[in-house]
Amino acid sequence: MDRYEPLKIEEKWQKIWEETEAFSAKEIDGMPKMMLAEMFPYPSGAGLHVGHVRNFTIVDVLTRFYRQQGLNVLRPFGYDTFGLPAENYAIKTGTAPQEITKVNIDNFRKQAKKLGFAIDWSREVNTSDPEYYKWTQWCFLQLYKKGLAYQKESYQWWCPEDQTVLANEQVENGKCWRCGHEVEKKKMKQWFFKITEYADELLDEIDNLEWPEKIKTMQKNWIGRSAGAEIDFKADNGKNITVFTTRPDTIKGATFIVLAPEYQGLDFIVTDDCKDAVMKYKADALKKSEVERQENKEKTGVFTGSYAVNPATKEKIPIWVADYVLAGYGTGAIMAVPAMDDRDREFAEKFDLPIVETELVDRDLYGTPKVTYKMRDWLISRQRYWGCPIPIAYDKEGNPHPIPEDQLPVIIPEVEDYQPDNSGRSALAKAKDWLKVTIDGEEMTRETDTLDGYACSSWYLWRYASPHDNKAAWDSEAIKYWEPVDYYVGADHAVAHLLYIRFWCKFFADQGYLPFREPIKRLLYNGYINAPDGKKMSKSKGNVIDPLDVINDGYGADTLRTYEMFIGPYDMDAAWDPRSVGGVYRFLNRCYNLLGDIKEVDNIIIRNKTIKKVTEDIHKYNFNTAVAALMEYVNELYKVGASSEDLVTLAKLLKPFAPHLASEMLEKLDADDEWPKWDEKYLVSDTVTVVVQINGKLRAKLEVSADDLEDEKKIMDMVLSDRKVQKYTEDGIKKQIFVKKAKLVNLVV
RNA sequence: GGCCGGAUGGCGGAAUUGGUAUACGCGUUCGACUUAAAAUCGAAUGGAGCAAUCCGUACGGGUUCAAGUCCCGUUCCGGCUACCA
Repeated sequence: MDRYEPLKIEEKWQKIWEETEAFSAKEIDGMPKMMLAEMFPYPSGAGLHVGHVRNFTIVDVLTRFYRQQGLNVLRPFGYDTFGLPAENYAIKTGTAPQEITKVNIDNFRKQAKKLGFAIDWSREVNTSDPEYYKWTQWCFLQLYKKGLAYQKESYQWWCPEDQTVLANEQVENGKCWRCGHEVEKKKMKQWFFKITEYADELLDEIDNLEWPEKIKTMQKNWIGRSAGAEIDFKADNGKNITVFTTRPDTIKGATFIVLAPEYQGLDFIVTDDCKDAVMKYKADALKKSEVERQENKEKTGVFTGSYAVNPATKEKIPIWVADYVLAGYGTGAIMAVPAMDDRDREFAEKFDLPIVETELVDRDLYGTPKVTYKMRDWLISRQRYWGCPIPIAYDKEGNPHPIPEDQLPVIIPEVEDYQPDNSGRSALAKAKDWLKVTIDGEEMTRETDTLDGYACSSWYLWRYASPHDNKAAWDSEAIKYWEPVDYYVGADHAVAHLLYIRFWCKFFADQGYLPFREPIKRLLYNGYINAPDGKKMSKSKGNVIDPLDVINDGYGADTLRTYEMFIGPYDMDAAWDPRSVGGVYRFLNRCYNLLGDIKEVDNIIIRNKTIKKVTEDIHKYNFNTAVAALMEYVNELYKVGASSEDLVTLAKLLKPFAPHLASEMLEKLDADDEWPKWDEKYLVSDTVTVVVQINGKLRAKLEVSADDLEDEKKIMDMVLSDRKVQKYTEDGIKKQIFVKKAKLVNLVV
């Protein structure tokens, strides 16, 4: 018998899978389908890391598991290629992003193939391929036609380092998510998607999804729906101030009003006496960076000099301005109820404003019911070169016009210099010829903003259904067969991407393009893999484990895959342990070596037990304990010997984790890979162990026949006549408990 | 500050959902094979104790015949969120 040589075996099977196009999927009428995908990667120059491997292997285990069960399985793959790293690289080196992207994709593909993933390679999708982004632009135009893509002048987060606008979720602690530079507010005309139109549906349908509760909660909080009321307060000068509150029932305790510094109409409220102070406060507030606002929570504010009437108490209450009230939420004005609200109380105490205990009134008495959301519309324009061009052009008056669909794609022009200028325009503005476009005989100028990368990834799962379709973004028949996606696996984008794709799904369903309203049935959110020291892997710390090194060191892809499934619960972070990798390698080695010594033995009980355990564990995504069960099985086979049926079963169960080794074993055993079934009748053994506890502590174990378990009296007789048990029960027994299900007797003495 | 997770041997982690705590792997120790080492195979391995036994799932209480699991309180660690009225 030859020895286990993973690299040799893996090369052999990868070649076979490639040549036979083993994983290409086709729609087959009447055959149950299963579609799985990972969140497609950004192909960085560094290649695959161990986190990708964990993510992709989870998908692969499920893919192969369901294939072996006879389902028609689609497992595609793609690349999320627009983005800043490629553009920054271009700025630095002058290399076109198109070129470096191609190099990186080729590298990623090569590496993914070395891992033996059951991918349908004919369905690769790449967001920066004009054949792809043509349809991203088409999607934009559909949203534009329905008024859900619109322009608005507003203050936006601006990163002075990357020279681009950022979306709310791309600002972390007041800093740019990519370069860490402090962001500032800049007033610009920007494109938005009207995601708020779907706020209610996005929220209400969350509970129907088989997604981790954590993610569902985060999305709910992000949408942030609160039901309350708008209430009008009449000011001295006759002006109305409408406040939003979730507690209209506490209105009798409202002892002052607070306006946001940016409140529209503030000028009309402020008295002449207070004008200077208020204007100075407002100017200071606008200057304050977000970091300062977050770090300093000490309440500040100024009195406007005006009063308004509380409609419930008819009392005159002062109107203040303070930056703890946000202009962008509700009406930018609140009624302060310091007796009920901690922030209002803090403010009242600091500025010596009255705090009045309040009795509650009927919620609808003084206001009109109103629902507000924390979620804002999705800012999608980016002043970057390496993104999908927004298919819009402007006429001489500056009015936007959609590029006609038959002129798509709007291709990214080649430029000499990728550096954006500080006018807030991308390097696209430098492509003078490209800028000119004729629509309906009229000369126009193209939009130079590109789309947020999240727009490109908001529909790629549908492209997988018909990736080469040149008549439509997706084929309606293909998508009806394959989608929605059954399993989507990732470790990031809890809110952004996973909310945007739901939004687009609902929109395109409304336009009749999709036959479902939720794109992802089940979501698995896997944990990160950290360095052996428990810290995040990073190049600068020099603690990065390269998965390709693990393979090439001689362990092979099967060990790497199986180890990453064995490392711990898939949804928890885990630390890499190089020695445990060796343990998994030993296990696979032991599997292979069993082939050399096939015996005439009957292990039907443990075999059935293992089939059941592995099958159920995979259904529950307990991949780590599934591998442990296989290890136990192998340990047992080493003790008692393995029949060829044992080895066939072992190889079939092992295949989702270690497909090359399992394929090799099955070939040598001349067997197919059909997923084995267990029979419950082999799981009930003739004898069972009855545990005897005295006062809840384990004191004895009795072997009894399984039939006796039905006869409580017989069991108790056996227990009570046991010599060891009698030692504890000399002073009599107060209570006897027999638990058949647990095969357990507890005696209270 | 708010919400959500965690805390189990020397280490990573199991535990049928209230019923034999520590499966599986790593590490360690011993043995077999070998001239030797590696590899491989086998055995042992929570702590204390000669023992019978006692103590053990972050800490303090509670419920129960029985608690890692349920309840109350505390500490520490991680994630998200951050003045959202």
